[in-house]
Amino acid sequence: MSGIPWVLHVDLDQFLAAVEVLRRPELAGKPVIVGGRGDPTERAVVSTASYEARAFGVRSGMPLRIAARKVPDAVILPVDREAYLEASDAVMAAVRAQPGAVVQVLGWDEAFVGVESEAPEAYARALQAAVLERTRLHCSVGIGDTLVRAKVATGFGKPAGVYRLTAANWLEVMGARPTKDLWGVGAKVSGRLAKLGIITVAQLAAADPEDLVPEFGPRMGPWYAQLGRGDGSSVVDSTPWVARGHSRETTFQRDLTEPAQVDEAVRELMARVLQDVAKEGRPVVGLTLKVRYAPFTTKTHARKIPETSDRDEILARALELAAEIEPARPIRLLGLRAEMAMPEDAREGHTPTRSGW
DNA sequence: TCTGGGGTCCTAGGACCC
DNA sequence: TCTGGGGTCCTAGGACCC
Repeated sequence: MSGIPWVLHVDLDQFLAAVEVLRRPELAGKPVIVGGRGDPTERAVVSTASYEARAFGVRSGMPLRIAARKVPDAVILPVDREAYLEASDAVMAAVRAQPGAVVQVLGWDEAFVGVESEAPEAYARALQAAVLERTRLHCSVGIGDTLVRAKVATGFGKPAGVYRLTAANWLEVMGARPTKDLWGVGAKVSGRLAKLGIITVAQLAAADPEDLVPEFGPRMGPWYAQLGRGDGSSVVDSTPWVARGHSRETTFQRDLTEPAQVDEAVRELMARVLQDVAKEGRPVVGLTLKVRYAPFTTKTHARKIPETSDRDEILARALELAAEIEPARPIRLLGLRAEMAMPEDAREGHTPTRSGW
């Protein structure tokens, strides 16, 4: 392969809903919502809605109950992780099979692809065709000269399209848009930027990085300024991902009020977390217990622990944390996270998600 | 019957050490 | 009796992404 280095960002269209439609073709063209256990009377949220459902205002993260109210005749399906993982593996295999492709998987339904090409649009179209042929799934592709520009470009390509965003057209396309449209700027940060008089991407791009330090700190301040310009890394890293930790959490359909219920829930969560940890084969070095009290205040209890793989030892530490829970307050959610020791060769030189941007 | 579940990384502030 | 200044580690809390 020869040519100019490009970053492509591949993103499956309405992934979960599309996988469901594939195995139930009669759902094609209908408003399909995937979330929770598929029961809109339960506490759960929308994972993915088909375009037909989105037309009614349904969005990811919306309570399932609200979504069902917006689209009374929607088909609501439970999340089936195994099925999506299988589909994802097939998609990524098709992507990796593209000539000269360096692939960095970001999630079930998206990946960066580094490639040298004289004709990136043609390459992107060929990639889409290969994914479609192999999986019957449609994807959109963003083309960029940095990771950030490629990622943002994908949004303009949806559905099933290709879009290119480089230093040459970044400000023209993104300049007038609100900062929240950037990857990594959410409601909170865009609000804090607005307090500094920065509303648009163009204004953020023009900001002096040092001026953002007092508000956002020495790393994030300059980082946001760079984000506004679309600048940053263009290195796609195919190094296999090394998980920092594993966590499990559950939202209780009815709030817990008895200490014995909490104790039982912690044991159950810990068992599930330790299954994942055991697969990694690395010892645990820290624990975090997250407690959401009804209705919505969250408290976390974190503890560094002496490195160990002993299940009883880890469980005992988790129960110590659980003892810090305030009694007499109804509990809606419990989460347990185990942080694992990093393998020696991954401690340095590995590109983590954020600094890799 | 408003608010999932799995991740990552950053920052502030206190404790502690020299 | 008064109390610097730099550095590191740890905990708690936030923010964001898919």
